[in-house]
Amino acid sequence: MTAVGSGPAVSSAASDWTAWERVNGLPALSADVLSEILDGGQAFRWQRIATASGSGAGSAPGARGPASASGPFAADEWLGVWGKNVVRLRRDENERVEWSAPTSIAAGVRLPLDEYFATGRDFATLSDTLPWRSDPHLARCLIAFHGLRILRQPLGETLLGFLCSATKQIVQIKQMVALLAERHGAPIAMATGSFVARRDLPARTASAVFHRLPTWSELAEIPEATLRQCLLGFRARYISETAKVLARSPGWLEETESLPYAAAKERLCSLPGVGEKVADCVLLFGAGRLESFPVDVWILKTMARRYALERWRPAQLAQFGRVHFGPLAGLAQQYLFAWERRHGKTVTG
DNA sequence: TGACAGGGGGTGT
DNA sequence: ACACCCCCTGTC
Repeated sequence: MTAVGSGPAVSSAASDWTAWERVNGLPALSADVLSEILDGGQAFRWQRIATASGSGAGSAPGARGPASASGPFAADEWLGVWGKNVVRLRRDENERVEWSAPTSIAAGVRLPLDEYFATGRDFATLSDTLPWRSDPHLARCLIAFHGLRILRQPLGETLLGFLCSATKQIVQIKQMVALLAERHGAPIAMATGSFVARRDLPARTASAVFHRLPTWSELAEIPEATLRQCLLGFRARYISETAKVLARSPGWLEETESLPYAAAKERLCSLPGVGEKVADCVLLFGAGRLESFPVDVWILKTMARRYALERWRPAQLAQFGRVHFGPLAGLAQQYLFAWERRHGKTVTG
């Protein structure tokens, strides 16, 4: 197994990474909103990375030794992996998003990047169709998180991520997913980088191997007990059994993705470990179905507190959400969710 | 600095 | 309603 940060630094050349280039189709984004998009519970493979001081494009690596060991986090520099793609992101002086990728894979990243960020979708216009004119709370959410958007991730790995999510917070889900990739996913690319492996560890400049997540066929071959060692707990059984179902049904996910929302959701719910909440998250973040309205405990709290819907059951709230927020209920949900993450902790319920 | 509860973005029975 | 798992976080 190839361990991140181990072994000699094969190359410390800045040319490991392509020059920074703007992501066309993304609007100006505050650091907060970019953070909410990347690390707000839609995806689980983005991490803040530290930058070496004072260097330009493609420059994070280069400093030898411990120079960056205690370096500060760059407020909005991120490292992310999805599918076979590895990308760094940052914001320019105009708050526009720029990307850089390992040179070995950069040519293949451009199109997936557009799809992942759904750059063809104008979320400002979509957000404006939400019923904010008659909903003061939603209105202030739209202002506070202007630019928020829904990602379009690969369906299979979205499913895997949300099978890990039961009664877990984002940090813990990210840890499980990172272990699954590191231990069971094929290597994608190698590059030097200044990054943090974990929040509580200092940033290190090192040669790193990036791994994709294991495919469902690959997961089906891994004993449940081995999966469990990725800190999955009781979720290991869900993943193992779902993998067996998917491995013996080629095209199952693709067919599901092509179905109308209700039918797709019903199919997903037939998988072990997938209930309504997980199915809705998978369809929202992994299939672009903006009508999906996942009801979790945060939304339960939000609806109780901001909409005076105390003691409503999840199914009732799902119905309310579809009626009140309309065909983009999932987008509204993401705004509400972002608001509650920012303000909910300090307010007693 | 280290140990110790308590609780966690859900599903299945 | 409660078990399933066990890591993270806050607190002493």
